[in-house]
This record gives sequence, structure tokens and C-alpha cells, in this order.
Amino acid sequence: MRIGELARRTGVTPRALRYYEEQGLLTPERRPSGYREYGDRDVDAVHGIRTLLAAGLNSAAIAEILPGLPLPGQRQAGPTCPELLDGLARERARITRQMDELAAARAILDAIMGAEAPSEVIRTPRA
Amino acid sequence: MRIGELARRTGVTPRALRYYEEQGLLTPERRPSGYREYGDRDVDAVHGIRTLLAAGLNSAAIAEILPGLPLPGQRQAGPTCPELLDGLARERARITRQMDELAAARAILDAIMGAEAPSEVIRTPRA
DNA sequence: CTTGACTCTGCCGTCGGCGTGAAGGTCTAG
DNA sequence: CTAGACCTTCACGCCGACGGCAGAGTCAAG
Repeated sequence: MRIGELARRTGVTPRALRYYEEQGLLTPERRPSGYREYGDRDVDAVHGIRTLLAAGLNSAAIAEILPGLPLPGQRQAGPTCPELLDGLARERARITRQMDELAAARAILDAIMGAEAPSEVIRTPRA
Repeated sequence: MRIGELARRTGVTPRALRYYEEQGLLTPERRPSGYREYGDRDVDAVHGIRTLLAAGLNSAAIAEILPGLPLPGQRQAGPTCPELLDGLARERARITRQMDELAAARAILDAIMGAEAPSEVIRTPRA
């Protein structure tokens, strides 16, 4: 498919898709005309990229770890890289820390809401 | 205390502290010389600000909700503002969503690590 | 008085993930 | 053939939370 369709199927703008390619996250084929040609697997890849970006990973980190993504079987040209595992572990730790920070921030908000709410039942009790 | 001491006691640079003031998050007194004079409560305030910033709230949002922070009693000049609760709820929802996204991203990393790790015991099992 | 540490107010720089044109090729329906 | 939708490559703009520097004032110690 071409970039427009991939954009529609992923909810990501063409500009962002070109940016991902520039960062080495996607490597679509090219038609003789120069048009990019994407495969169906790229839909999943883009979703993965978006999830990882939303988690605060930068494109360099994603580029490093994303080659292991497809996950159909474990048949991957990957050399089961040693330093790759390092990067994965680091990012995982970052995410866990970030979750803790979010929990702390939410606790602050809850404390304020609890003090601020006119002694009603607490809204959105726990989620 | 002056800005340098507050900086040391909070681990935040003087530049950042001035920025927080510029954004209305801190309102230190001024000596006749123009020097900022902070109170002990500002130490806690800065920690709160840092936590909220780390959770992705921008300074405008923090400025909106932070007046309810001190929490010594509930004696607060606050009018138990109605729209304040709205902002609080919105930010809380944002945080919860963000935690979900982080969990999803971590799951991706775990999947890759699980496939990539040479069938050893999984590192950092659950945290 | 002088030195050195500290502080003040500007104001420009940075970084990442794009948005937003501009200027020009491609492709397909009628 | 032509219009219109789609695509290409530059290349500048943006935003938020500061970093960093310049030029100048403040203040306690010796």
C-alpha cells in the first residue's frame, strides 16, 4: 500500500510516517516512480512505534530495539544481540520508574481532590 | 532562605526555580536588594512541582491545581473551586491513561526480551 | 576597601517529534 | 488530454522546560 493508506489505517499522518523512515524505524520499498510501498506488517509496526513513543522512548531507542518486533514465530534474523538486551532492560527500567512517578503524581492529585471535594463521595474511586 | 540554598535542598537549579516563579508556581518574598527569599514550605512545594512535571503536567496545569497543595490542615483560602476539580479530574485521567500506555509499552519490551533472551530465566520478573 | 561568592534581569540556544507549506512529479477516471 | 488526488523532496516553524551566558548589583569576611 502507499503512504496515504497506511496513514489512514494507523491514524498517523504521512509526515510522521516519513519521519519514522528518516529515523530508521520503517524501510518501505520504492516504486520506480519514487512512491513508497508499505506491507501489511507495517501497520502493526506503526502501532508498536506509537506505543513506544507514547511511553517516552525516543526514536533512536526504538530503532535499536524494534527489529525484534514482528513476533510471528521467533524466526528472526536477529543475532539475539547482547547489547540489545541491555537497551531493552534500560528502557524497561525507565518505564517502571515512570509508572512510579505517575502513581506519585496521581496520589498528589487524589490528596488535593480529597481535601478540595465538599465531603462528597470520592469521584472515580480507584482505577 | 535564598535561591541557592533552596536549589541545593531540592536538587533543582536556580534557573529552574526562577522559571517556576515566572510560571506562577512559586511566589517568594523579595528582600530590599531584590533577592528572593523562600520559606521552608517551598521545599515541599518544589518537590510537588517536580513530581507533577515528571508526570507530564505542564506548568499551566500545575499552576491551576497547586494552590491546594500545602495540605497542613484543610485550612486553605481556596473556595473549593468547581472548575478546579474539573482540571484535577482531567489530569488524573491523563495520568491513568499514560500508565496504561506505559504498561502496553512494557509488555512489548517483555515480549521482545522473552523472544530474544536465550531461553534463560526472565530478568526482573515482575515490578 | 577589596575580594569572592552569590544573586539579579534579560535574552538567545536546545532538543524531539512532528506541522505546514512550496514546488514539482505520478497516476487514474472521464 | 486534463483535472484532481496523490505522491515526492526540501526546509522553516513550533512548543515547553529549561541551560547558559552577559553585564551588573549585593553582601559577608578579611
